[in-house]
Amino acid sequence: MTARVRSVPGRPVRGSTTGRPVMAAMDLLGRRWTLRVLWELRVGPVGARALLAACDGLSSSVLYERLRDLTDASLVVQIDNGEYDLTSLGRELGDSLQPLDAWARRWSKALDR
Amino acid sequence: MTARVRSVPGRPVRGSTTGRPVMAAMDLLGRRWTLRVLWELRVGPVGARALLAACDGLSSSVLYERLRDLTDASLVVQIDNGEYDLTSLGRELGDSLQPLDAWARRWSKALDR
DNA sequence: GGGTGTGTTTCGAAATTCGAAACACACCGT
DNA sequence: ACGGTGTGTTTCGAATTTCGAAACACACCC
Repeated sequence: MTARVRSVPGRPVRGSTTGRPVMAAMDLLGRRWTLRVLWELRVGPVGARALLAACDGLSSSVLYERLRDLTDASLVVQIDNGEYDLTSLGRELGDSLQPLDAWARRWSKALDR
Repeated sequence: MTARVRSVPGRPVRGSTTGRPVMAAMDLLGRRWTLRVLWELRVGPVGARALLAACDGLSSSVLYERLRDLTDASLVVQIDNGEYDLTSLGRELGDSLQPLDAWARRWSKALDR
């Protein structure tokens, strides 16, 4: 087993010894499925099994690793009924990722289909 | 060797059989260092070795894989002198990633350090 | 030629991710 | 009490991705 690396700003992060906040963010979001899980949570609290169903190809082992990552980063919390929900910080991140959707549409159109 | 998976909208993508543009984007950006390389390219054309220097911990093999990914996606081009540059599409993506920087600062502050 | 500066590829080792199975614990109807 | 079903969760070997260092290829210049 390998020690899990916490991605939080302020301390050295994979790929940046400076710990610049945006570097920590990119380290976190650059792990597979992180972006997608965040995206799926924007609609409101979602259960783990529902997340698995929504993300075709995501394995449970990785999902729980990501949920831990995001929880460590204070972006996600598990609520009383067991479902996962964004914190206000996590919701802000989701919002700042919003432009990505519009861009992706332009991208798709530009690639001509 | 394994066939490289192109991440472009319109055709099925890892994690989404629908090929929704934003899913393709998240598949692409969810690969390690993709986000970071894009980020470093925002300042203007950068050479491969400079990218390696800027991204501490990035290995050349992965860098060139990412540059191919981004080139396939029409987000990056290699210019005459060998350096890499964002296409207009890539620049738009960089712009839509802009809010991430501001968010990361708030995140850092909220985590109190 | 011999240096130095590029971009680039190779390949074995290490780390991450997959995938399926199983575990634990509720709840519900009989 | 007993299944059955629905959760969240862990385990672990296999497959894939990433690392890391070395080398290659090709310029340019002294």
